[in-house]
Amino acid sequence: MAELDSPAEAGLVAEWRELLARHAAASCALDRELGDRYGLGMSEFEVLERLVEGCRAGGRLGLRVSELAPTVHLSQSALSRLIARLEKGGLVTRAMCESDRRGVTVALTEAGRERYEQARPLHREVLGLTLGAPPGSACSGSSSG
Amino acid sequence: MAELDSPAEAGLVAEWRELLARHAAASCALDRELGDRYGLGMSEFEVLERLVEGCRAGGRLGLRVSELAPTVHLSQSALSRLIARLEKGGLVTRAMCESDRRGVTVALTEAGRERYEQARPLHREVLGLTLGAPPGSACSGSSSG
DNA sequence: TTGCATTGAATGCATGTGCATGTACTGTCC
DNA sequence: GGACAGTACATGCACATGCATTCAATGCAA
Repeated sequence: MAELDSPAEAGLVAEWRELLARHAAASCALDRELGDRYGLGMSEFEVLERLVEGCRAGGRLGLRVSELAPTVHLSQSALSRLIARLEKGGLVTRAMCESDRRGVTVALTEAGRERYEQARPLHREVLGLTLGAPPGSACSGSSSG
Repeated sequence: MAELDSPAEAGLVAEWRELLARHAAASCALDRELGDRYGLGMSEFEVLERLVEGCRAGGRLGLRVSELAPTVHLSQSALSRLIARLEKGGLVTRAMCESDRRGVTVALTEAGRERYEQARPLHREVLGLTLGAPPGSACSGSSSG
């Protein structure tokens, strides 16, 4: 009955718990703040951001779903539905990819770009508060508004 | 139209993305491995672990739900249902708290303690692999079995 | 004691997620 | 050309989660 962790394991567990705490604090705050003020979830903001970056970097109008998938930590189905939500909200458009008609090209709309630009300062602010702050104030508790 | 982040913001974003990647890799691997082999989710394992630690530290038989809540990053309702699942699986018992009959005391059963002890090495192993490994292999991709 | 605000936990409901599968398309081999 | 495996994305389904609410019990005040 091995009841105790080795020092290495204990350090690993400590690291993991801090990671969990930071993730919970930040993601929960982001979801709440971005959701309240801009109607965006954390992952939705991430997708908008990857679209902005991808288009800026490549000078392209849109990205393939399969290009977005590795950058956001979602299953393929969750990403598909997330994009559907964004499209329903008028923030992105989906179009059949010309070169491979199985694929879908996702492009920001003007409204999507604006929403992203509006939300970005708050996103950065929340990150600054939650990543800088000591862990402990997780999701269940109320954080600063 | 502030299109670019300051260096401080860029660092914050980079830190956040790495945290997201590590969290996704580890939590997804834990869910899969613990789920496949022991029928436990990541949070369920965490709750069992807090029960083991809490009982060992305080020499007590069980913990209050309200004591567990701050340690796992779940809402009160999610924790309530998680405990219900554990109880249904025979891993914990719920009993009315004597001193405050609003409260519920959650105690490990023998089966719960055994399941935890069985699962712990795998938990530590997965942490070692995912926290040590370079980020990039997130949930959607398949990790080592 | 009664009355009332507060707390601890459970539940109704809406939603986001992953797995498995379905559908459409591509590329290859014959 | 036709058959078939593989890829890209969407969808059915089950389930875990959070918010709001509900129910029970406590503490306090009159």
